Formats: sequence, structure tokens, C-alpha cells
Amino acid sequence: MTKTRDSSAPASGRERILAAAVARFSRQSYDETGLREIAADAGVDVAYVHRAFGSKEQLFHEALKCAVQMDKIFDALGSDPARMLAAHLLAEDEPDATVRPMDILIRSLTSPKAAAVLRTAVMEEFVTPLGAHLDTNATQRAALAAALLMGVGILRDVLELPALSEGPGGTLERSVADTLAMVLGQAGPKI
Amino acid sequence: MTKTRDSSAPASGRERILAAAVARFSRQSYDETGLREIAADAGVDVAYVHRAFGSKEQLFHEALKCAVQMDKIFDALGSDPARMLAAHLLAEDEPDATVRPMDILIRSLTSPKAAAVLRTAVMEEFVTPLGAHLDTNATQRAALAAALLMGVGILRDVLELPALSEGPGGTLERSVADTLAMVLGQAGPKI
DNA sequence: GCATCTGGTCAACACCCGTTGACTTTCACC
DNA sequence: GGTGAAAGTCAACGGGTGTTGACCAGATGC
Repeated sequence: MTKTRDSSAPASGRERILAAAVARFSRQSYDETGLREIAADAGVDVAYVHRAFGSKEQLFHEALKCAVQMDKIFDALGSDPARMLAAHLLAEDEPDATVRPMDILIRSLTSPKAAAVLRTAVMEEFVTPLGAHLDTNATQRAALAAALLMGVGILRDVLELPALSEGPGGTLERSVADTLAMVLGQAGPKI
Repeated sequence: MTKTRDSSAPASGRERILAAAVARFSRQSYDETGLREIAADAGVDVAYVHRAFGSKEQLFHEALKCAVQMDKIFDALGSDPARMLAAHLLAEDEPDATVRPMDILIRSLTSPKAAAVLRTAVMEEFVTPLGAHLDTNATQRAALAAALLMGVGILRDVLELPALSEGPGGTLERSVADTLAMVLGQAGPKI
């Protein structure tokens, strides 16, 4: 075999680096994260990170493609997409085992080095696939939905604004879902 | 006179530094902005910036207090606050003479060094004063409004998402206003 | 006229970063 | 079994950062 990806393999160095990058970039910003940390997590020398991915920016790009796969979520939305999206955004925080797909997006939104990569990623992996499910003014509605979701995500998870942190049974999720429903064009109950 | 602030004075070094900091931090992120740039803009040596403000973080704090004065805006809201807030958020971009109060907030939202300062600023200068004008669930509604406004601001001005950039006569402003009206608890027209 | 405090400068330190070139090890292939 | 490419390491470079201590000029107070 030349290089067929075996999912049960003991994880090659390159794969370990990518996994470590996804984990780091999901919890720290692009600027905050050093290649040396990622290399240490993967048990690899810094030079090899650069050798395997070309540059920090390209590694971030790979990590982004690997971690953000919103289209799957959008395609699986049922009869009440707004509520499902809100529930997915406000998923449980404690288990650091899983990485939420939007984390890596919102952590580095204001890092200029990552801006170019993020712009295309937000557009191609969020706005466009979501807009495909909408009717009138699709891309603008989808972009507005992205703005709402990311705004809540940033203020809640990055800035850790106490006013937005609450248990899963609270009223925040309902409010976000109702607002989202309005943005997406469905008739939603009054907030 | 010991130190009375004369508004027509030729601007002392400290004031020039503060003005330069506000201008820089409104267009670049905290990490992106170097003290040497600010010093050069103010026509002053780097060392004096540090001497006059103590640290970069404290300078950012001062700039934030100086540039973000949302309560004035909130107090001046008329009968249709949502529409006025949206109009204010989507203010003209070209004239770089004036600095919009939210710019300095959204540019550095994901810079960890600035996170602590930003958290209290967003809370004290945005959520709390806006919540004072609301009824039920005031702080959560206000925080949600902040999330929406900042989300749009970041995606539009920082990431420069083409789907959100449009002239002043477009439909984006109406959509944001209507969504905001729902979040703030007013009965708004369907989007 | 001396001391003093403020406003301001100059050069440098210590650190961290992404990146690179030279080197070694491993391993499949003929 | 030799060979050549891939996987991986080591040390270092070059540049940028916030920060600091020593120094200087000028106005002020006694």
C-alpha cells in the first residue's frame, strides 16, 4: 500500500500534529497558540511541524477544514432547524473530549494572520451551505444567522461573559432559537 | 493652574498618545498593534508611552474607556431603539475621521491579553446600561443584543465578509433592526 | 541660585516567535 | 545488501515584542 489512510493505525506523526492543532486552536486563538506547543502535544519536534505543513497558516487551514464540517449539521436539520442549531451551539461545555465545530472559528476571528483563511471558511463552510436551505435573500440571511451564532459564541465562550453562561435548562437557548428562527425566515413564537 | 484640562490646548504628549491608541486599536487588534506604532503616531518615544500609562494593557484600558461611551447612545434612543441602534452600527465606513464606538471592542475580542479588560467593558458599558432600558430578563436580552451587534460587526468589518457589506440603502439594516427589536422585546414587523 | 519634580529620550535587555539548513534515522525497493 | 527517498531531529537565525534603567531639559518653588 502506498499511503491509504487506515483509521485504526497508531496515528502517524502528521496525523498527531493535526489532531493536536485542532485541539489547541479550539481553545486558544491563532496568535496565542505556538507551534512549539502543538509539536510538544504531538510528541514531535517543531521543525517537523513546519516541514509537514509548510507554514503555521497552512496548518491552521488544515485544522479548520478538518474540524469545521457544518454542512453535515445543516443537512441533518429536521423540521425545527433553528432550535436544533441553537441546541448545537449551546452544547455541553464540560466534556473537553469532543471539539465543537464552531470553537475553532470563534477563537481566532480577530487574528489578522488567520483572517483570510477564516473568511473563506466561514463563507464556504457556513454561510453558503446554510443559505442553500433558505429562500429569499438566502446568503444575507445565512450570514446574519452566522453573525448571531458567532456573536453568542464569542461573548459566551471566549469572553466568558457571565450574563450568557447558564445551564442547559435555562431560557437562553430558547431565546437564541426564536431569534434564529426569525432570521432564517420561519415564523417563530414571540420571544 | 495645577492640571486643569484645557480643551483648546495644543494637546499634551499623553493626550496625543491616547488619541493615537484609540485610532490604532479601532482599526487593528490588540496583538497586531505595537506600542512603537502608537508612539510614532503621537510623535513620542516608545519608552514614554510605557512611562505615561504603565503598560500596554492599561493603555488599552484607557483607550477603551475613552472611545466606548455607549450609555450616551442608549440614553438618546427614541421611540424605535432597535432601528436607531442598527443605524448606528451600520454607520458610514469611509470617513476615517470619526471612530465608531464599537470598533475598538470588536477588533480585539479574541485577543487573550485584552480579554479581561474587554469583559468588564462589554458588561459595564454595553450590557448593563442597555439592560437598564429593558424589562423582563433584562441583562440576558441586553447580552443577546450585544452578541448580535458584535457578531455582525466582526463578520462585516473585521472579517470583511462580502455577504454583509452593502450600501446604506440595502436590506441588511432593516433585517438587523427587526431582529434586534425582537431580542429587545418589542413587537417588530416580520422580517 | 540651588533643588526638585515633571515631561521626555536613548539604548538596551530578555523573551518569544516562525522559519530554515544540515544532519541522522528508518524503511521500502531492486 | 546496497540505495535512495521519506520521516524526523538539532541547533540556530533573524526579527519583533513589551519593558526597564540611566540620562537629559525645562519649568517651578524656596
